[in-house]
Amino acid sequence: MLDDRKLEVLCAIVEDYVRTHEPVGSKTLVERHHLGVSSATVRNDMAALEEDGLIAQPHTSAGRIPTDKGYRLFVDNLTGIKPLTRAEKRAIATFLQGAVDLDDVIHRSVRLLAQLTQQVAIVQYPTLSRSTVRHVEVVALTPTRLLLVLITSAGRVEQRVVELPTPLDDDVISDLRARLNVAAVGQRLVDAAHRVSALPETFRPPDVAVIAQLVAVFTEAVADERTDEKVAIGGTANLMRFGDEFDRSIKPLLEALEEHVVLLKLLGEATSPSTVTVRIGHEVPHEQLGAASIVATGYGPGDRTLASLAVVGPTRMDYPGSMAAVYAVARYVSQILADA
Amino acid sequence: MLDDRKLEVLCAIVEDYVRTHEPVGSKTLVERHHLGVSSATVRNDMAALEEDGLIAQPHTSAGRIPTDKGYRLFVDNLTGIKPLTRAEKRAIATFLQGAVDLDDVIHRSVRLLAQLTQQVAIVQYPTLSRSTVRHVEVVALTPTRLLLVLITSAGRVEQRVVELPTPLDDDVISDLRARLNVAAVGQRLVDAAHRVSALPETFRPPDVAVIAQLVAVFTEAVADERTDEKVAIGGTANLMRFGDEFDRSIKPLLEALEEHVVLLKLLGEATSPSTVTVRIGHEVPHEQLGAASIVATGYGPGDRTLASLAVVGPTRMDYPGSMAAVYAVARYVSQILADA
DNA sequence: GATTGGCACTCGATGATCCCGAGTGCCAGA
DNA sequence: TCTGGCACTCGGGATCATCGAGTGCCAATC
Repeated sequence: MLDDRKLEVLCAIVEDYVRTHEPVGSKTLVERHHLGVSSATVRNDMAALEEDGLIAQPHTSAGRIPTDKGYRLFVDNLTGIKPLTRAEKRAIATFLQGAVDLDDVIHRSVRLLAQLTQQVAIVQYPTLSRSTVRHVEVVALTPTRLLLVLITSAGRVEQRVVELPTPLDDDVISDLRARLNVAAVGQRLVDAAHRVSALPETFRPPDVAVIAQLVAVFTEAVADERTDEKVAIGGTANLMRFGDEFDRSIKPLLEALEEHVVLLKLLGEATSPSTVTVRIGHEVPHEQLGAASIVATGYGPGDRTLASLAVVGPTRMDYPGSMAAVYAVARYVSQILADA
Repeated sequence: MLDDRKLEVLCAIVEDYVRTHEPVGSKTLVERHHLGVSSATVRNDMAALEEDGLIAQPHTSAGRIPTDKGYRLFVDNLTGIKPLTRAEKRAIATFLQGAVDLDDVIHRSVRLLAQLTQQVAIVQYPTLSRSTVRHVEVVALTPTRLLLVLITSAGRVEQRVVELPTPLDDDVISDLRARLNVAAVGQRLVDAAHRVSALPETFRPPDVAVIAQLVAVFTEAVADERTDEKVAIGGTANLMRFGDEFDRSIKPLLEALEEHVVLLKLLGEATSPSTVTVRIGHEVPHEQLGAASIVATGYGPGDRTLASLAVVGPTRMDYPGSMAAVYAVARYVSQILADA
């Protein structure tokens, strides 16, 4: 059923349509791509491809455009990830080099990815739940007010202000700080929360209640889903390029982009490192993004996956290019995290 | 020259045009607003207003639209800031209530402001240069690798990893930490940097060079403009509502929004708290934002101004509403910062 | 059997034309 | 100073004809 040549025709259609964004007809197709056959043959193939639901025509007597299913086949047929040019690699390296901060790394990555792909980029912060504790700090702001600071291995910093019913002595605080660190440092956050929750009992009676409260804040912060996952978005300006035509599908998309919660679900599933996940059109598990595709992958130091990053765009996007960019940026970010 | 009624006509034109977004003619004007005069009279007034450059007609035989100068006069003639409804106030309060973090406060504020005004919102993080040091922390990641954490009074956290040529003893680090805090806590950041730079000399010779390097990182981080100023943006989805018509002016605007540097200049000037600054069209000091207006104000605990927040939109925006929202959100954020 | 050239047909896009009506300026009269 | 009336303008929408890229199908050919 699916000839080698039919596949070739499909790919040609996808490429042309992605580039020109106009339905592509049999004649222009044989002109641009040197398939060694005539337009009539291509027409026959097109009819077959349409039969299989891989392409469609918006109106009778117009050219064909790929369907979601067509894009899917096209993507599945890509052999590996297209390597970036040397210039692109250098661009990535220099762009990410000066990063000074985890925040800085994330934001630079987002902008870089947006610029490389000319689409909307999303980078998730390293999830707390998959990180380990690097350091815990307790700072007395006032006698009854403590600042609890948690630094993860990936460099994320979480802080909470805790109001105490009664003041704590400075040496109790020092003691607490030391024990918190002993209990938590190096542990995954869930384990740390568990071990920390046993701490209050080891203090003298009058302080137990106060410290229990403080510890509760700690475990709560760790367990909270909303703080667990956090994303940065960039390149929304690139959505403008599809102005008129995507008018109705672009607005909900942008709105969805601001509803970070939605994104996290999308990213949450694409977590394998060194594998790039592509979701096309209706495959995206969100009804409002029907005309959008997502190219995502995981990143993290070594082979562990801490979080995901992705590119979102219209179904008619440059899949090979986006996949290459996503993959490359993920690798660089992973390396930076491994170094830091 | 500028009759009371002419002013009234101008305001009516502005209001109508902002609402309908269509050039408004004399007839429809007298229908909607019950000015006690006929359309012919309004026509005469309109001619005068056009003479003064306050309104213009896009084409002959079309209605009038306000010019930048017209909007300016309209805004200058507003008496005070329109108070928000009780429901809006409650919405603000509940929206910002659960904030747990400075980051959280900023992001919630941006989204809130965007939602209230249906425009693009920008909130600047409390500038480092105007903050004081709350706490300095030094964490040894490895023997030759320190993490320097700086927490400001407003809750901003800056961190830097420092590579050391030679390791430092734990007690030297403790000593350093203590002295850093003594020298810096409570100081404005510039002063802190100054005082901290005198520290290395007080250590024993072998450590002086190492500590000098560490201190250099500290002062550098404080002095760096890029880390000094930081902004969050939200509501870009709202730009879509002006799709076709603002097509050419909307794209550069969105791009400018991602070039944070530009924004900081815009915000940098609107720093008086309790005063709302409005920049209309060409008044905006950036050539690419010719068709945009900015409504900005400062915020900060008490009467000190730590940073700015603003709303950006097309010149034909709801100035009274935006001003009210900006003002209200700034007040709430200020209060939260004062509490924290 | 696959491929090709030819042909009639479809239908969206483009351009020309016309018409309408909201809006204007101006002027004479109240 | 305001108002009613009137002639004039001109952009937007509707209508219609044309054009051409594209299709499906069929008979002829390799």
